[in-house]
Amino acid sequence: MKAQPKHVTMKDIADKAGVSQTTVSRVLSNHPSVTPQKRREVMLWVKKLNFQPNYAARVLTASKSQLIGVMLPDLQNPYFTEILFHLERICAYHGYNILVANSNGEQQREKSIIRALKARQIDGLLVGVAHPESEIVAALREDKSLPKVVITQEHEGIDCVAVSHEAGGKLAAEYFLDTGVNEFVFFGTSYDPKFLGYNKRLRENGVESEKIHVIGNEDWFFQTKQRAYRVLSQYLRSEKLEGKTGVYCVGDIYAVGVIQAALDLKMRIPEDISIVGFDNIFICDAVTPRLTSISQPIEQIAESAVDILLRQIDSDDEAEAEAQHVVFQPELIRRDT
Amino acid sequence: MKAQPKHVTMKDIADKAGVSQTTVSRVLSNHPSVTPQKRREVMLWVKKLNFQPNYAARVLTASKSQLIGVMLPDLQNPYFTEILFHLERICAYHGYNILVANSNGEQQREKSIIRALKARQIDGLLVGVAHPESEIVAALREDKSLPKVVITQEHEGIDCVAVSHEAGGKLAAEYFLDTGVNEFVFFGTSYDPKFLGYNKRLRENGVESEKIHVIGNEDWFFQTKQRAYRVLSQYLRSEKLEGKTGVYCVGDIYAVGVIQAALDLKMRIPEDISIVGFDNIFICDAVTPRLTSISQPIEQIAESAVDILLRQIDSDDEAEAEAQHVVFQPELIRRDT
DNA sequence: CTGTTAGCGCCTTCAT
DNA sequence: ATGAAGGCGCTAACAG
Repeated sequence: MKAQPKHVTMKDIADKAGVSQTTVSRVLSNHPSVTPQKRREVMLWVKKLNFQPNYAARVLTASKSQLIGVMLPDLQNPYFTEILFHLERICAYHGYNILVANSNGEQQREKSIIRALKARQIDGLLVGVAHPESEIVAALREDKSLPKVVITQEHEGIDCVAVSHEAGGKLAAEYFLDTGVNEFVFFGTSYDPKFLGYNKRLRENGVESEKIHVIGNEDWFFQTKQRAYRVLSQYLRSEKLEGKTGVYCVGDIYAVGVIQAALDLKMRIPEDISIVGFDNIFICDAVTPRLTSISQPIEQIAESAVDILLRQIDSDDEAEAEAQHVVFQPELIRRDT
Repeated sequence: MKAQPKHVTMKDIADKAGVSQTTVSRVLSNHPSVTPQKRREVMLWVKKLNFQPNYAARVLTASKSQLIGVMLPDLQNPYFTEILFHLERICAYHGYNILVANSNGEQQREKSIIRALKARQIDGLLVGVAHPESEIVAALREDKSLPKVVITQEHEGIDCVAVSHEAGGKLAAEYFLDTGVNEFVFFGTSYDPKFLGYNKRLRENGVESEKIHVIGNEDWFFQTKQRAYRVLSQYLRSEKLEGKTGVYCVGDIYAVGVIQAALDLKMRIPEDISIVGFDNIFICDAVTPRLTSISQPIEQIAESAVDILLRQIDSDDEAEAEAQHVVFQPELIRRDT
């Protein structure tokens, strides 16, 4: 049994090719000043020995890792995995690899993940923040040395790209108002901008606050839709709601649970109960009845986020520019609920 | 404007604490022989300067990166993202970060991804192979220096963990046989073990081969379900199938497209057409009618895969042990289709 | 155009 | 128990 195959290094191929290790380095980084002659010789051995540069070493000297950290709050939610899909694709296109971590919405984990990613020398970070008031945002804001972009939510003083949650809320409100809803339920937390816009528009249109209900709390996030199902069916059974009720949800997956709950309660959709989701993920038209939802231009968000991040990475830090906010306008995709 | 904050190094804290850098290293790696006195002093500065070890350097010397590469064929398929969710969770638990890449089912990409990941000094690789006969598998098999586990498919001579696709095919066949299906469609490719088991069991039960149809080709993989929808509606319209037809699909997402196609064609489910998916992902009971599917113990697969991988990593390579195959038995989850 | 010389930040003998 | 020295593989001046 021969010893460990060991990693082939530049020195090895330098020896074989009869040149200095520096020359090898030059060839590999496409430095112009190298004789075509030697260049060929070097490449020959590179192929022959199947040389692969050791990134760890490269990172150490160049202090540039070509690594981007991606921290998401809920890898079980298709919304985030759709984003992840695009982020990976775009980063790969630009020659970056991604380190992905799931914070699971826990602030403690968010912190430790960021520590770890920084230790890995990531060139930049893409973060999907969980809670609107997560203190991780403050920490990131202070950390001038790390290029970063927050996706999916807007936060002061930090670059971010997202859809306007507030505008989304308004769309939901208008939809319900248009379709004769009488009781307005929001499935989420009361401090969520998705609710704020909703509530505002509703109140502007004379809806009394007793008709606006928020059912939800932190627990809901990152729970399967089973939970949404349970919470809602219980709610619908216990409360006495008059007339047509509208349920607007923070995310499509929860809305799916709501649909099932309504169906099981023998309510007619959308005659008795109207449902609006958020994100407009593929599941919307996989379910029956097809879910009406507020769309987010996921691909554009991903593109824009990577774009801004790379710009930050390439700039000479010093900039200290204004935080950049890219906000897309959501759209209501009317389906059958 | 002060200069770059620069990365705090062990040397920095060594200076501050008045000890050698070696001692700092010892403290951080919990080496026993260090005076509690000095240890405390060092830790003090570690906190104070918010020191974070530079992984690149650590990797360079220790040639151990605590990085695991995860290459998946289709990040748009919830099946793979569910696996990813678990893989991330388990790896994180063991102190590993993951580098994820989407091969998109393209062999060319598979190769370049693996090159890149190896250059990053990953300690191990978890691969979801796309095509059963991908040549990447052969390449991996030869590469003794990289610990690796193939998930989701079985391959000779290489560690892997998966559900038995063939057994799954048999379950589908039996289900159709039980429920009076007369025409047996498989939505996938004919060399897929998922089909092989299906076909075998069908033939064993006297089904004539003219009654067994394979519709599909490579194109299907990694296409949205819209494609499945189109292909199937066209097929159902053009072919004249007698009696109840059963459609068994390689994956649940395609099955969802099939359901919609059937519905749009005014076929009754499951009276006229019966549908069976594969993977049993969450979407199965989100759709109406709820999709009957063949389950894969995703979480167990992930656990088992990481487990085996870590074992490989920790072993002294020399082993050269038999390839280890962990094969779970699938189960038919009967729902409404 | 090419080779030599220093490190990058950390870990690991080897002395002390 | 501690420190000094060497090296991991590569890049980046600096000389020729």
